[in-house]
Amino acid sequence: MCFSSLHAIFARVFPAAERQHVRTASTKAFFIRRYKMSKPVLDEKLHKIRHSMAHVMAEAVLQMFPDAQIAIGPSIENGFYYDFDLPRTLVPDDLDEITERMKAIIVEDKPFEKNVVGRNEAKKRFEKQVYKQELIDAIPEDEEVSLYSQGGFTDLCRGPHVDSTRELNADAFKLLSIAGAYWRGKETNPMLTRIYGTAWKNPKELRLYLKQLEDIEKRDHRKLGKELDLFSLHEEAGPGLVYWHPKGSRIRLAIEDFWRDQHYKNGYEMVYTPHVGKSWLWETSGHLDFYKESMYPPMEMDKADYYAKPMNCPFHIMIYNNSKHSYRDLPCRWAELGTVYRYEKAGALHGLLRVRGFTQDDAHLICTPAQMNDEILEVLRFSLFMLRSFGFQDIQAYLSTQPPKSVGNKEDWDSAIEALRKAIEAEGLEYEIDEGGGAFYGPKIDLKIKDALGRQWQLSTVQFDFNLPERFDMVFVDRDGAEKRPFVIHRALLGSIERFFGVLLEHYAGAFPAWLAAEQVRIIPVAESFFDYGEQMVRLFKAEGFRVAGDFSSDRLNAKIRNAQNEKIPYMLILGEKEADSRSVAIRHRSGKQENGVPVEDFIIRLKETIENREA
RNA sequence: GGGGGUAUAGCUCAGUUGGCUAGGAGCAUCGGCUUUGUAAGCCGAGGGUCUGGGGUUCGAAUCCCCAUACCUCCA
Repeated sequence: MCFSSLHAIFARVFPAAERQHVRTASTKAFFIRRYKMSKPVLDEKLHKIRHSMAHVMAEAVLQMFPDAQIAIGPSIENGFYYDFDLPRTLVPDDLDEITERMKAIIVEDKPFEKNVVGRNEAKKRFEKQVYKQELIDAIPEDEEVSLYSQGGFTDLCRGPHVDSTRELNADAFKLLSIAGAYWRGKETNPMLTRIYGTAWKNPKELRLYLKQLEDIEKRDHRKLGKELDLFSLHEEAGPGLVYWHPKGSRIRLAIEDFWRDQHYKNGYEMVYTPHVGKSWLWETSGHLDFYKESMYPPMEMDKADYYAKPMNCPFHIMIYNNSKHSYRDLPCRWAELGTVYRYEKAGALHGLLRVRGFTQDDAHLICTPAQMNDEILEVLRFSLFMLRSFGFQDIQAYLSTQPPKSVGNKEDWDSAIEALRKAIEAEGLEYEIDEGGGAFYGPKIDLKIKDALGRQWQLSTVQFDFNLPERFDMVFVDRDGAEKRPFVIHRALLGSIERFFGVLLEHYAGAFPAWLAAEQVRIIPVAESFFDYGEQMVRLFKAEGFRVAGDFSSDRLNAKIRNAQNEKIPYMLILGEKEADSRSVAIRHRSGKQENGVPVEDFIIRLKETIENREA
C-alpha cells in the first residue's frame, strides 16, 4: 500500500465510528467543507452587514494600532471576525474601546466604495501589509482585484457590502471574544489575533441571539453534570477520563440496558474483549503504522509491548478467526460496549464530548457479499430506531464515497456504496453525498441528529471495511467449498456512551424522561407523622422496580419540593393524612402539574406504561 | 500542540492601589430545635498550604517567572 498521507487519512476517518466531534464553529465549518452541505438559505442582507462590520472593526483597530497587519475578515454564521497581527496582545477591555470606535464610524455614514484595480496597484496600495500581499498573489489571473473603502479605510475584498455604514445598526452588534488563529489555518504559520463579533439587523435580533447563547450555557453538560451530581473529571488522576457518580451511572445503565435489550432483539450477540493487546495485534491491523499518535504509549511486559486499545475491531476479528466459519454461520453481528483509550491533544479535551477514555457502542457485522444489502438496510433501520427512541426525530444522513487513494476493488466499493444509498432511500432519509469523502478502507454513512436547540451532532456511523479482512486474512467457507473473503462493517449507533450522554444531557437540559431519570419518584411526606407511610411507599415502589427515594429529612415541605424540583425528578409523591388514610398519592409532576388522590396501584400502572413507552 | 483568559471552602463567588491572623458570604455538610400540604423554617458548629514551585518585597491570595489543569479559539 502506498498512500501519500495515509496517516492523515487514517486519523481523519478510521472507524469514523469513533471520531468525536465537538460542537464549535470550526466543526461546523469542517462539516460544511467536508459534506458540501447545501448552503443554508443565506440572508444576503445579513451577510453584507456582517462583512461590512468586519471592515468597520478593522478600521477601528487600525485607529488604535496604525502599524497593525490585517489579514482576513469574513462574515460567518451569526457574525464576523477579523484577524490581526498586533504589536501587543489584546485584553478583554480593549473590546470596549474598539466597540466605541466602531459605533463612531457607523454613525459617520460613510459610503462603501468599490474599486477594481490592477494587481500591481493593489500590491502598492498594501505595501506594508504582508498578509494582503500574499492574498493578492493568490488571486487567480483571470479574476479581478477589487478594493472596498469606507472613509479612510481600504481593504482588499471581493465584497459585497452595504452601501453605507448608515445601514449598520450601532446597537445591533457585539464583540464577543479574542482568540488566537493561525494565518490561513496552518499550524506552522504565525498566530494572529482574531476578534469575533456578532451582528444583526436590529437590536431585537441581537438580544434574541444573546439570549440563545445564554440558553446554551445553561444547558452545558459540564454544568448540569456538576449540579445534578452525575459525573466528574479529575486532573490529578488524569485529564479526559470520566468518573461516573451513582446518579450518572443509573442513567447510563438505563441507556445500556435498553441498548443491550434491543441488540438481542435485533439479532446481535454480545462479546467482551480485553482492554490491551500486544503489538502483534496492532501491527496486523495497521494501527501502529497509521494511528500510533492517537494511541497511549506501550506498556512493556515480558519483553513485549502492550497497548491500550483505541478501537475494538481487531479483537472482534480475533474471535471470528478463532474458528472456521461456514457461509451458514453468517452474518455475525457482534456488539460490545467497548471502552477504548485515545491520546487526544490537551487543547482538544472538552467535558464528556471529547475525552481520552470512552465507551463505544460498537458492533461489527461480518457477512457474505450476498448478505450485504440486507445487513445495511437492517443496521440503518436499527440506528434510526435507536436515535428516535432517545427523542431525536430530526435525522440527516451523509454518504461518503471512494477517495482517490483507497484499498479494495472498484466493484466492491461500488456495490457497497449502492447498498448504502439504497438503504438511505428506503428509509426515506434526507441525505447528502460527500464524493470521495470515505475512508481509504471503505464507504460509510453518518447520521446526524438535531437536538432541542437545533444543533447538529453526529452520532451513528455505518462503515465498510475492505482493509481489515485482508490484513487478518478473514475467510468463510462458501457453498461451493471455497474459502472466500467476508465483508466487515463497523457501526456505532450512539457513537460513544460518554459523548452521547453529554448530548442527551444538553438535549433534555437535565430533565430526563422517566425511563432514563436517575430517580423517577421522590416520596415526600408532609410531616414526620407520615414517615411510616412514606417508607412503606418507598419499599413498594422499589419492589415494583422503580428508581425511588424518600425525603425523610427535617426540611419543611416547601424545601423538599424545591430540592426535588432542582434535581429534576419527574414525579414527586406528596403524602399526608388524606393519602395515608386512602392509600393514595398526591402527584406533583416536574412540570408543576398536580393530581390529588390517585390510588397507589393506579399510579404504579400508569408509571409502568410511561416508562415502557419511553414517554417524556 | 499553539494564542489568549482563568485558578480563593464540596459548589457559586467577594476579597479595593501589596498591609495585621483570609475575624470572608451564600449554598452544601454536621449538631440542636422546629415541621400537616406544593420552589428555601430557626440557631449553632466544622471546613482553606488562596492550584503547585520559584522570585520581587520589610510584607504577596494580590506583582513577576515556570509548571499543571480548566475555559475559549486555532489546528
